[in-house]
Amino acid sequence: MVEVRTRFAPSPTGFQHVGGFRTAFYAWLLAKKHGGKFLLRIEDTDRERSVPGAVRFIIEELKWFGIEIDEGPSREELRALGEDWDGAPDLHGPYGPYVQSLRLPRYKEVAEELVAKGFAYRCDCTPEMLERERLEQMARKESPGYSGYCRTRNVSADVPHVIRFKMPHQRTVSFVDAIRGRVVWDSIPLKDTVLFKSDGFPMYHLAVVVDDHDMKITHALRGVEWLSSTPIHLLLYEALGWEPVTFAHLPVINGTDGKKLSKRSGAANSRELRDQGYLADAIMNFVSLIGWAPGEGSDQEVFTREELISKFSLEGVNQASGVFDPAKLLWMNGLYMRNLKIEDFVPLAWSFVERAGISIRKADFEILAPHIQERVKVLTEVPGMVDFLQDKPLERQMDAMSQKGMDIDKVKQVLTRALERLEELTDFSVSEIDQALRSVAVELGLKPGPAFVALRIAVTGKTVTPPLFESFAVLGKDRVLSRIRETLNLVQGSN
RNA sequence: GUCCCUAUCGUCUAGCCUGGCCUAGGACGUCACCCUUUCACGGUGAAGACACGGGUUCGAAUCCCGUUGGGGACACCA
Repeated sequence: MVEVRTRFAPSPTGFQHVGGFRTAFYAWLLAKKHGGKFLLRIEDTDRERSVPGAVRFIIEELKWFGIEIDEGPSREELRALGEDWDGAPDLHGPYGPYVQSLRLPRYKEVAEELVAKGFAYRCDCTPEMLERERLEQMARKESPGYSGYCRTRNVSADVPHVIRFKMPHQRTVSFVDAIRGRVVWDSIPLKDTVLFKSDGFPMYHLAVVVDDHDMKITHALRGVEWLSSTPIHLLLYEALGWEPVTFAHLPVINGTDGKKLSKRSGAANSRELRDQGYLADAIMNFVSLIGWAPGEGSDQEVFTREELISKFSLEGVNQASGVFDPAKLLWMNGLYMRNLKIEDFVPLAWSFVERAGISIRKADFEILAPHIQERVKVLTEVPGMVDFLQDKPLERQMDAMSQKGMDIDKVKQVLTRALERLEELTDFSVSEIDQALRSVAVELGLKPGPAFVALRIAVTGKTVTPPLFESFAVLGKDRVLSRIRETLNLVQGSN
């Protein structure tokens, strides 16, 4: 059995969105399932489009998702890229470098080999000539592409030139995609595409084939947008006499609008999701489900990491594109949030409280934490649940004070009676508060619900809060009483 | 223009390969009710889909052909 080796090979041209990371998840899942290796390779063959920080972003996000990279760029390679930071990993592997811009000689070597064997040729056509040719073809409604002008011109290696692949004019090419089955191109006219640029960098087509072969990749997972250029890769493998990898072309993930994922679609990238209070495991679980399902009649959709690894398969990957539905992610995040151990939830939630600039005592927060945990779906909702603990003047939702059969008089009665009862308490505990407040409702012939609304607003300012008695207990007798008095004055004044 | 991929509830999907168990199952969302100190959780229920047209067959969501819709590729981008 050959070891399964997969790779995530992003080009550092910007910040990956969750769709990009799904490709990484699947590749990682596949490798882990078979006890193989997952590698990270940086495809930076387009110098113009490389953006600083993109590599760091990718590595840090993979780490956040808990995806360990078995082979990848070393610290030194990262430094050569201008990507070095505290805590940068120092990855290694037997087939490095894992950064394409550091592998230039190898691509050159292969390109020259192709020329020597007659599979490729040098071309010194200028961009202007190419552009004119393309325009003419478009005008004649022909499919655009290089005519092959330099095929027989024996362009010298001394002048600036590119190296083009001499594609067969008529060929039937086919392969078996791990997700889509057999795909056939029947006698299509293929154009002589550039393999090696005049700036000394390879084109993607050359680089992937060479690297996947050199790094002994067994399965290449990539987006469907690559499906159309697979014949080029297949032909390259053939010319080089190499065994092609198994290709798996993944369906795309669209936004709710059906268009490509973007900031607008509410999906954005994992970093933003993290800032919005989403959990890595929830995102990973959710995103994995766009385009994959366990099949075999299984309804399961909440998976531990281990289950994901054992149940994942390329056969279970869908062929049709999917939509990223933020509403379902929100639900799933809430689920993961509630499943968190309280000791894991507290520090996470507390960091969001601090970030929101809410200054309260951590001990108070911890008391309420279990109640908060079960009612928030994202971490960003946490601050709003505890900000009433601050010693700041409350902005009360007075208009919501009297609802469901309550009127201003009832409100006053509730507040007055509650004040009396609460004052009597020597032990300001949850159970005591509970008793006291319930008796108030009973005495006034009110249902607890509407009656407590008034108290809730009086003391916390809002209609939605953690449970009342717990909140009161944490706040302490003094603050609760004074807030009720304050409200009473307000109500009195409005009369 | 040429080629390739694709098509089940609003969304993610099961079922399709190996036709009958499908009056098409689950989940999110929506709505209603229940639980309930608000909210959330939880529970119960409802509405909601095989793109269309032909064929093959006793029988098709499932197989075949076509149409339409959606996506992608055809660069010295990836």
